[in-house]
This record gives sequence, structure tokens and C-alpha cells, in this order.
Amino acid sequence: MPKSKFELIYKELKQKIEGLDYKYRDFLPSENIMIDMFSCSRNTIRRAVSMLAEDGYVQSLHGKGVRVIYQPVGQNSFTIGGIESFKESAARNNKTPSTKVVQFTEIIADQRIYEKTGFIVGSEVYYIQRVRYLDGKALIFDINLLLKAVVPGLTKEVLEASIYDYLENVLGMQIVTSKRKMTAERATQIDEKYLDLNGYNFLAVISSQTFNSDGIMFEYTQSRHRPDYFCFYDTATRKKSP
Amino acid sequence: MPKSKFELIYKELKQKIEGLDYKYRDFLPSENIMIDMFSCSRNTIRRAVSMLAEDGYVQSLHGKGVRVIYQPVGQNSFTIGGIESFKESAARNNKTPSTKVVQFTEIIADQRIYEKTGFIVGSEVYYIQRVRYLDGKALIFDINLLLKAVVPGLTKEVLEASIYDYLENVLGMQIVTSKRKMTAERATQIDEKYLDLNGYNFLAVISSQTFNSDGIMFEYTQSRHRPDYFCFYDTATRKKSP
DNA sequence: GCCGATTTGTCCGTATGTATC
DNA sequence: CGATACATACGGACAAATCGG
Repeated sequence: MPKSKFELIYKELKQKIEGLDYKYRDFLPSENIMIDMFSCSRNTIRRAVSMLAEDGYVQSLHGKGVRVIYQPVGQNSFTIGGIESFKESAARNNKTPSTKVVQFTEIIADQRIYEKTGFIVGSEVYYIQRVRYLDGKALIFDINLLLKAVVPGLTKEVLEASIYDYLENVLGMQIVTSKRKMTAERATQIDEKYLDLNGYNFLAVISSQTFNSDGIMFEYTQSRHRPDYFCFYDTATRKKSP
Repeated sequence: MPKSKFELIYKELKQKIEGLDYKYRDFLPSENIMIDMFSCSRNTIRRAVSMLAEDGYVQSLHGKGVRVIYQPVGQNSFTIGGIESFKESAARNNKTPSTKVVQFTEIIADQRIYEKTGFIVGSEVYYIQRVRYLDGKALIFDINLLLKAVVPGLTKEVLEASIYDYLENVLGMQIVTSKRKMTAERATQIDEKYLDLNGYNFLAVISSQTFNSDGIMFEYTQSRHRPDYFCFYDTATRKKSP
């Protein structure tokens, strides 16, 4: 099942940039040249390039060309992309991840919950608290609220494994958009109870709403990370005026 | 000077969503209808809609329509994506901002600075430390490194006002892309010395690299925020596969 | 400073594919 | 099945910025 053309071009250019075929401050070949290289229309090239720009790999300069602004990462410089998921960061560091469910009940969303999560008042939701471990260290405290109507038959076993796998592979749901909010907060008594805080009295917190392919918000998650195991990346392009 | 067509359409749709003409879970008019509404081509509509999707305002559903996923927010917004200066964000929140320069020297980038900031070794850079006040409270500690070659004639007076104003309005420079990294860190002695921490012993930290319209990274900033005055928003759209 | 070549930016029209209902 | 809606792709036209002669 081949991907669409613009994705293939995007991927190829991205690999060439990461592989330093195109280096920091280089220009990409011009659009007309790439049209021949990839035998496609100009729009298709432009689409691939604009995706690279969103990723912070390149920057288009009117009348001049498309310049590479990607720099290979040292450990402290900037990588690309959003949040590193629990699973991904575990894999990258060769750590063994595990999960413990400490709370699993059902509640009805009231006004207070609506303001905090965005769930419409009266919705039946699952309320879940989980602790995430890396190599035996309790580093992340996760609070999940899931719309019961959208996620029927949720069990503790699923939660111990991966909600995400269950939604995609078992229920066939596609997750499309996710809105996130980053803050830094003082550790609560709950955090201290469950996490291995190693002297820290504060946490990096990501709160997020997730929308499925029906455009319905079905999940609210708050993920509370020990700060030394957390990092969040982003690329912004300036817009003309509000 | 009128903006481009897709921007006007984007803006109008955005306002209608914010004004609740199109509400959460509504569908936008179909593309064909909007083609008539705005008398334009399909591509132009699609471009405006995809920008709204990037902002987390709508979500396109193949074969069904474009659904609104915007919900009006509570009071605490700092930035909803995009690059925004301290002054701009203060103005938007109706606060009175001020700035004090506590350090302003020149240095040469060495290997250590390169790894931390991305400045090429040997570059001459200005090194600046500033304290930012909102309504008289010292809330943000900013460290700026600016490429001297790109920002000649920088003075303390400029720093007290706004670097971005100077760059954009005086030097006519356009800021295009910014890569950011968010972490939570323990407060240092410097932070404690200059900031009004109100009992907090940690900070929300944004480190960012900024690129100008020549595609050159000319600025590295680390912005250290008191956590209760900090919030960072982001919207992610799921990509198919790696 | 002007002109022309090159390059990216905006916009249009059309055709075809695919998902939903 | 057909109608509707979004997704991908193509090709062409003109504008705007840049650069070299």
C-alpha cells in the first residue's frame, strides 16, 4: 500500500536532510528542478516542502530558494517533533517500561469537570489513574478521562498494556487531532505518594484533549512528568498579523 | 494593503468560529458552498481550512465534512502557537510590562555554546540578561544571545524596549521560523536573585532558536518563567506512519 | 537604475480517487 | 447504487522578490 506522492517526496527530502546530503544553510534544488527529479507537478513539490517547513527542517525564502535550517542534534540541541511518548522515550533509552493502574472508576461530567477537561456536562466517562515506570522508577503519573460511549468494554488489562493500541488496533479508531497544554506545577500529595520524585517538588505537566475521526473529543489526559525526564519540542512560523 | 485571499477567508472563518456562529461539533459549509460564498477556487478554500486545522479550530473528516472542535477557553492564555513577543502577550492580557537589563556584553561562541545554542563556533554574539516585569512583579528571566553581525548597533535602550520591534521596524528584518523547547527546571541562584518567585523553587523554561528571512539562526533565547504565570499551548495532527 | 532570468507565492480550473451516507 | 464531500494531483497563469549583467 504505497503512500501518496507528496508523502514520498517529503520523506525522501527529509532523509536527505537528516543524512546531510543537504546541509544546514544549503538550498534545496529549485522547484522546477525537483519537478523533473520527482516527475510531478509543482503543487506536489510545494506541499512536501511546506511540510518540511512545518517540521522546522527548511525555510522558504521568496525569490531565493528553500534553505535548510536543520542541524544534526547534539544531546542538548533541538530535535524535531512533538512530545516523545512514554513508549518512544523508553525505546530510545533502552529502558523497560511498565504501567500500574491505581484507579479505575466511572463518573459523570459536571460543570467543574467540563471546565477542566472540555467534556460536555452529563457525559459518562471512565476515570483512570496510572503510574508509569522506566526501569522500575516511577516517573510519570497519568490521569485519563475517556468518554464511555466511545470506548466501550475498557478493562484493567487494556490499561496495563496500552490504551492507544486498543483504540487503534482493536476498536479501529483513528486518532486525528490533539490539543495540548504545558505547565509546570508543584507536586501534590498524590504525586509524592506514587512517584519516585528524587527530591524534586515539582512536575512538568501536559494536559491534552484528543479528538477521534468523528471530530468528537473522547479523551482528556493529564500527564505529570518528573522534570528531568521531560522535554517538549515545537516549531513555530510567524504569521503576519492577528 | 489587503492580505491575500486565503488569509482573508481564514480570518473570517476563524472569527465566525470564535464568535460561535459555527459552534463546537458543527460542520462548516461544504467546500463547494464556500466556493460560492467567497467566490474563489477550491484550493483557496482548502488552504484556509487547513490553516484552521493546524490551529486546532477544525478537523476535516473525509466524506463527511469539516467539523468545528474549537471550544471557548478560560482566562489563562499565554500563547496559542506562533511566535509572540513579551510585549505582545502582555498587551493581549492587559498587563503593564517593563524590562530591566542586568547584563549586556559580547562573547565569542565556543564549542560549549554551540552545543547549547546552535551558534556556529567563532561567531561574535551579544550576551544579554533581562528581567521582565508584569504589573511590577518580576516574573520572567530572559537570557538572549544575538548574532552581532546580524544585529549591529544594539543598545541598552533598545533592550529595555523590545528587541523584536527593533529588528522588525528599525532593521526591517523579518522573523520567520522559531524552534522551541520546553522544560521545567529548578530555580538557580540567579533566578532567586532577580525574580519574585513567591515561594516557588522551580521555573518553566522555554529555549528557542530564531531564524531570520535569510534562513540564518541569529538568536538564541532562554526564557525562565514563574510557573503560575506560564502556559504553553499546542495542537498536533496525527501523521500516518514514520 | 533598469532589464531579464530565476525562484517562490498566490490563484484558478479540472480530473480522478475515495469515504460517507 | 448515486449523490455528496473531502483528498490527491496536474497544469497553467500571473505576481512578487531576488540577483546578476
